Amino acid sequence: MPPSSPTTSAVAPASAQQDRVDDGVGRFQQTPLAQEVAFLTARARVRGNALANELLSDLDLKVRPFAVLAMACSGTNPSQRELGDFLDLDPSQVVALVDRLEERGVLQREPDPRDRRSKILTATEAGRELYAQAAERTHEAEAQTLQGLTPAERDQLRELLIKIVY
Amino acid sequence: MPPSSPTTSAVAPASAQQDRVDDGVGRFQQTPLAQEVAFLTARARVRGNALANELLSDLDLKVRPFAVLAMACSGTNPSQRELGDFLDLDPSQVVALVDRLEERGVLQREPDPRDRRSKILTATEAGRELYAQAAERTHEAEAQTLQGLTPAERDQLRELLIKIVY
DNA sequence: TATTGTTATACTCTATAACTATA
DNA sequence: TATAGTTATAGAGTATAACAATA
Repeated sequence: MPPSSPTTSAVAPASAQQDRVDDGVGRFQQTPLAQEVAFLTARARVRGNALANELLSDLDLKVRPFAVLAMACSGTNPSQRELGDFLDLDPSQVVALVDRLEERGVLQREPDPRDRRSKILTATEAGRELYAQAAERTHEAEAQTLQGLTPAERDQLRELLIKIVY
Repeated sequence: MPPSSPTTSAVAPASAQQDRVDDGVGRFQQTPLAQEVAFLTARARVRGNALANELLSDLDLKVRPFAVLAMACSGTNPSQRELGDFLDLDPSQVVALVDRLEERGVLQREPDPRDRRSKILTATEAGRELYAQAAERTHEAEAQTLQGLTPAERDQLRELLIKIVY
């Protein structure tokens, strides 16, 4: 099956095609390291991150600010601390990320009436529009990353990852 | 099934137990972001990396130098460039990592007789001993990371990751 | 002319500690 | 006394460009 016709695709720059992954170092694939799940997830994450950043670049977004925006758009009204816990981000990193997104007008800090120390993150209308566009890109990135798997295998992978990660 | 008794365990410091992962932000698990494979692999990688680094710390190793050492011990005689390609490392990062490991006496740079520009990495006897100890730790880390999965599921996960990563 | 390894450099990401305002 | 957010700062990790030796 030729990997040339993306299915769920909305946007697909030519440069982002990763038809088959092979660095010419295939002789290393049988080493013990190359069989470790930790190594494989690290590699998947590097590849996936790079592709997603590339597809998000025309929106002036990267994966991390996208994740913050996504949480602000989720309807769960996270505080900055909750968001940091969930995304494995330092409180100071959260501040920097939220600063930039707030300046850009895509999200807001709102005081939590029940605890005035904490600030609730919510998206603006512009933020929801940006998120909609960005989510298209990340879904495209995921489709490309998982193109070697059947739909059933994709669900399997997702379920297995959810089990080890939560 | 209680997740309290590690099975394949060799070494298990009390501080490294991660019996159940829950940040108290479980209400975010139903958001779209939390279902993305890219997000899940990123999270798995952060968690796995932290645990592996912790278990390797008494050997004065971290995940990245461990990976370099593992390749030097693999019998595949990689050049620095090949190693960088395979491990997603910049040539300059490879230099820094190899420098430290060579000073430590666990690996060597040897000139490639067929191309005197490139340098082949091989482990010393001390390097192989260090690797043996370190591999115990990383296997323990993997066992803890995957403790929520059955053996069959672990193999499934590995096979799925291999498909998307190579 | 291109490539391997090296060096120097800058940039980004991440981690730490101290401060403020609230609790 | 403890916690949420902020600030400043430093450290680690990553990326870039230029160079020497070799192909």
